[in-house]
Amino acid sequence: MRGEATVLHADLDAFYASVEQRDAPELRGRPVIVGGGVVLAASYEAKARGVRTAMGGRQARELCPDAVIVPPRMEAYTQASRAVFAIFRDTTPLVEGLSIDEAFLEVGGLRRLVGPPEQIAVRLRDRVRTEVGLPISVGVARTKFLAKVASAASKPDGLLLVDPSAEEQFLHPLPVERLWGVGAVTAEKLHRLGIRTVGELAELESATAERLLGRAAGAHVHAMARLRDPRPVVSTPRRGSIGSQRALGAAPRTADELEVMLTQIIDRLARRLRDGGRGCRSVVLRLRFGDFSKATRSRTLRSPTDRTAVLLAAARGLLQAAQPQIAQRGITLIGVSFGQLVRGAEVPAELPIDWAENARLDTVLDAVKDRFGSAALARAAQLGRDPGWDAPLLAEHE
DNA sequence: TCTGGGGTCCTAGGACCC
DNA sequence: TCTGGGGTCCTAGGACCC
Repeated sequence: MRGEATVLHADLDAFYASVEQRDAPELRGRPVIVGGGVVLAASYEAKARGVRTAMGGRQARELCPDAVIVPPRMEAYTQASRAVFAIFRDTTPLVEGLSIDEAFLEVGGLRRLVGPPEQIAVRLRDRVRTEVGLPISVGVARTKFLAKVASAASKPDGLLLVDPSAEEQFLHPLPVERLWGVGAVTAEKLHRLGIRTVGELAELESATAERLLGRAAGAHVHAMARLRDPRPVVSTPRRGSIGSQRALGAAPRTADELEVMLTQIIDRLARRLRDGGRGCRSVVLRLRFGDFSKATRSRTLRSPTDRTAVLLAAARGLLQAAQPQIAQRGITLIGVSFGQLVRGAEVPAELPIDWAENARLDTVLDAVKDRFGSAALARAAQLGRDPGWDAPLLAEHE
C-alpha cells in the first residue's frame, strides 16, 4: 500500500513573460520574449515557434521575427512572486520554495478541514488566477519528485494528479531527461548504454547506476526511477550563498578594468548581505576565460564578516593571483559569491558589524558613482591598493 | 548552441589533527 | 624513523536547476 497523493508542486507558467502579458494587454496572445542578449523567458506563443530559455537573442529573433522583446522588470516579478507565495502559505503552512516561481506544498492533514488534495489544487490555481492574474500549473502526487514531473506534464495552465496506483504507467514511458537531476551530461551517459526511458533506468541495478554516474547522483537518479523519494516537504531553508556575476563579451580587459568591475560586484553583494542582516565566511571568485573554460578561486575567512572592505580585499587578492592566467587566456566573465552565510546575530561579538564604517564606505562609493559615473569606481579600487586601507582589515580575519 | 544570472549539491585531493 | 585509520576543513571543479 503506497500512501496518499498529498504533495503539490505549483509552478507558474512562463513566469516573467506571463507577468508582462498581464501588465500589458496588447501583449496577450502574441509571442513575448523577456531579455535581450539572451532569452530569460518566452511566452507559450514564442515557445510554440521554438524559442527556448537561455537561447541567444539573435537565434530567437530568427525563429520568431514578430516576437515582442521586452527588457526584464525584476521588481515586478519579485512582487508577483511574493503575492503568489502568500497564497501558498495561506493554503498550507508547509511550503517549500524552490525558486522565484515554484514551490512544493504539503496538504496532507487538510482533508477534514478543507477537502482532498485535488480540490485544494483546483482552488489554489483559481486564486492565483483571480488574485494575481497569472496562470499556474499544479502537479499532485505521493512524492515531491512525482509532483514535479506531473506539474511539468500538465503545462500550460494545467492540473495533473498522479494516482498512487498508476505511478509506473505515468513515469516509466517518459525519457530519462525528464528526471529531476538528469541533465545533458548524465543523459548522454545513459544513452550510451541504450537507456532512453525511465522504465529502462529502473531495470538497472542501483550499483550499476552508481558506477556510471557517481555514488550520489547514481543512487538519486535510480531511486527516482524506482519511485522511491522519501524526502518530506520542508519549510524553505535560509540561503547558503549569494552571488553576482557579469558576462564580458570578447573584448580584451585590462587589469584595472577588472578591478573596477570586481569592486562594483562586491559593493552590490555586500549591501545585499547587510540588508539581509547577514554575514559570510567564504568568498569565491568565478572566472570564465576566452575559450569559455571556467575556474573558481576561493578564500575562507577566520570569522564571518559583512564589511565591504574586508570582502573586497579578499576578492582582490584572488583576482590578482589569477591575473597571469587571465592575461594569457582572456576573460569573458567575472563573478563573485559569498558562501557560508550566517545571520547577523551569529557574527562573533569580538568582530561586531561596523555599521559606521559600512555606511562611510557606501557613502564614498555612492559619491564616486554619482559624480564620476560607475567607471570611476576605479578610484575605489585604487584606494584598495593602499595596504594601509585594507591589509589590517583582512589580517584580522585570517 | 557562439553562450545570462541566480543558485544547489557532490566529488576529490591535500592539510592537519588525533 | 616509519607507519595506520578516521575525521574535519579548505580548495577547485563539475553537474544540475530555474
